Amino acid sequence: MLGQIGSVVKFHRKKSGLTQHELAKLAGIGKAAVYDLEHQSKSTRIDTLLKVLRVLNIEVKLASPIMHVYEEQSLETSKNFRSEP
Amino acid sequence: MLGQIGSVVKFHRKKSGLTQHELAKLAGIGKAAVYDLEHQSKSTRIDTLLKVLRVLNIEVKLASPIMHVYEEQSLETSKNFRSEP
DNA sequence: CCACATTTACTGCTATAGCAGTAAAATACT
DNA sequence: AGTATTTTACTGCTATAGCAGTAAATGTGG
Repeated sequence: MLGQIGSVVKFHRKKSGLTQHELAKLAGIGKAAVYDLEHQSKSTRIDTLLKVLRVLNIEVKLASPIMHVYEEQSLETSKNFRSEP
Repeated sequence: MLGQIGSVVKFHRKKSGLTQHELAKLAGIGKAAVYDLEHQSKSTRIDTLLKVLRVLNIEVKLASPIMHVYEEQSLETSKNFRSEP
C-alpha cells in the first residue's frame, strides 16, 4: 500500500470522468496536490488524502487482530461519531 | 475516520506496551510525530502514518464499488508488488 | 497538418509536518 | 511523602506538502 495509492486514485478519478483540476475542486484542495498524490512525488497528508478518497467514494478501513476490542470500548465513551477529517 | 486514527494508534501502542518514544524508534520516526498523530495536533503524512501502522500490525484497506476492476487490471501489468512506502 | 482547447506536468513561494531538545506529568521506589 | 525515573507534552527550527501560476503535452475540429 501507498506505492499503490497514487494509481488507485488515478484509476478511480478516470472512471469518474474527472480531471485532476475537477477532483481537486470537489475535494477542496489544490490541483497540484492531486498531481503529487497520483505521482507520489510528495508524501501527501492524511487529511488531503481523505478529502480525495471521499470524493471518489473510496473507503479506508483499519484492521488488526485486536481492533474489535478497541471498537467495543470506544463505543462506551462515544456512541455515534462523525467521519470528518 | 482520521478523527479516530489518533486514538486507534494510542490504543494499539498501549496494548503493545510501547512508549511513544519506543514506537517512534521502531517506526523510524521522531517521537513528536507519534505525539502529534495521537493528538492530531498536526495532519500527519501518509508515509509517517504507514510506518507507525506497520509496527503496530494495523493493516490499511481501501474499498470501493469498483476496486476489483482496478485490482484485476493492475495484476496484468505488475504481477506481485512491494508494500513499502 | 495547424490552430485551439483541454488536460497534465512542473516551478517557486508559503504554510505546516517532522524533528531534537526541554519542561511537565505520571509512575516507581524506598 | 520525597525523589528518582520514566513517560508524555510542548517549543522553536528545518524540511517538505500544498498552492497558484505557467509550460508542456494531449486531444479535437477545420
